[in-house]
Amino acid sequence: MKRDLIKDVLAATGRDIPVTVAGWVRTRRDSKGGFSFIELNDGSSFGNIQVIADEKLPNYESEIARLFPGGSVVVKGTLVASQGSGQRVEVVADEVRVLGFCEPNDYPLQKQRVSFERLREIAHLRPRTNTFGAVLRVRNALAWATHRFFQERQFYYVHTPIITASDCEGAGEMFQVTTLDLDQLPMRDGAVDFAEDFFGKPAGLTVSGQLEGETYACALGNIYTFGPTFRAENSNTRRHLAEFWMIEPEMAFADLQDDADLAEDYLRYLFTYVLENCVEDLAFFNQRIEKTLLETLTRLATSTFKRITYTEAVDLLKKAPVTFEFPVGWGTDLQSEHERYLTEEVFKCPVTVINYPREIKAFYMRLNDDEKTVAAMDVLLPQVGEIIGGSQREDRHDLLMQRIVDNGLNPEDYWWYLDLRRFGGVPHAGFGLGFERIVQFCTGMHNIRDVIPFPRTPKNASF
RNA sequence: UCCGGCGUAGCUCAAUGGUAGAGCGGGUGGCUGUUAACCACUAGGUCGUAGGUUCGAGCCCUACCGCCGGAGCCA
Repeated sequence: MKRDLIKDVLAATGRDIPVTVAGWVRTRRDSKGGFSFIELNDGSSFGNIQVIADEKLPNYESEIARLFPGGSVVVKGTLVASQGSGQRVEVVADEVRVLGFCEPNDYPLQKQRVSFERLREIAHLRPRTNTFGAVLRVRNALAWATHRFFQERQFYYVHTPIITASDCEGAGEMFQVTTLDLDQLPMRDGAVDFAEDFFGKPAGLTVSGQLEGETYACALGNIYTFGPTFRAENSNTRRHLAEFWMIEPEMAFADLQDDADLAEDYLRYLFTYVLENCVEDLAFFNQRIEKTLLETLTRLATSTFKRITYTEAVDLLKKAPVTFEFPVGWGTDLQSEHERYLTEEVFKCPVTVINYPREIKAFYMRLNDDEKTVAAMDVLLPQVGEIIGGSQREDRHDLLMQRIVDNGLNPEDYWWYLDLRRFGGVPHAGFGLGFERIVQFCTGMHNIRDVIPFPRTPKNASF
């Protein structure tokens, strides 16, 4: 069907021109002047087009008067300057063809406030609301901006595997993937015989593409992944999903400072991009969801993020004139309340914390010269918390081997990962960014379940 | 998984242990270039589930289910 996007119609400068728009009715108001106002939305923009449907239209009584929120129509008409005050233009209909009626008694989205909790139960209809339409458009813009950012900098997009049978990812609980009959498991010596399974050994859904990403960075220079990630943690918070999307760049010939620079450049790029390309949607979020959103994004788009070492962070927290629920001490991980204090109270901006104690970080992070800390970094955002976790990777074969052993891991499981250090190893670094968390931050949406179309969380995989 | 809160009309929420209510949405009528429209009338309920206490439970107790917030784990 040839149609005009409502976004383009609303922005059109011409008048008295023929247009065809198609979409879903948001609301209908009747005038006793002998016509109805129909507000139509097709998802192309936040705003609706107002359609004037005269009672002289042949299907006015039989169909147009029966249009309620949710009904779908195609309207052929003329774009004119609006006589009313709420909108610049409107469409005077020559024809309103109803594609699908929508019974108001059954349709859950009426002209009323519906809670986000309720909308999660009707996730197939919630994209028709103002909020979720805006979320999707911002999410789309952030995805597009991500590819643009890395492509402009000559990073290659690498597709790392979703299913992985390597036992060595180590980040969080894995979902198991199997074709075995769970009611009749093949047993051998008292244990499940995975030789019978599809891959001949236990397999799971990826919890990170990093290790595979490193192999491509150590051949092609700079790469990034952008794909689904799965964590079978029983996490019930507003910042966790069991299935989420993660962006993981990896740079060869790079150290931790390069890594932190990239992370900050990337975040600023995203903020700038949505500010320039999602004006209407962000204005809505700023008005209805988070009053400081535009001010915050605008400030951060050009700001330098605070960068401090873990040791400095601990000193700051020890001197803090507030009492924390959890004690602060060098050698323990920073608690949420500590991170929030740093970003929201001390610096009031994103904070990159670097050089954590080796004991609390992953085995693959590069040991610093002090031999007490590793070249790790976390980027913390106000409200959202940890959005990026990254590091310079341990590129010295013997030290990596030692770290693997010290962590109680089996070096044989990491033979190919160790090979990268045997054959022309180079310093390299990268990070992982939780895509939904950046969507949360850029929309001000409070719950991560409302920034992904169909959230998967413990006890919930509907739709 | 732990701590706290919540579950009542299609939706958002009220209701000292004593006859279940309002607003929005729907229907009918009125009014209007309207725009969260407005005014009047009207229909609409197994109070999350299962037990228990009580003369009597939406309200008190127990268990379970689900949702929300915080924590942990992390992105």
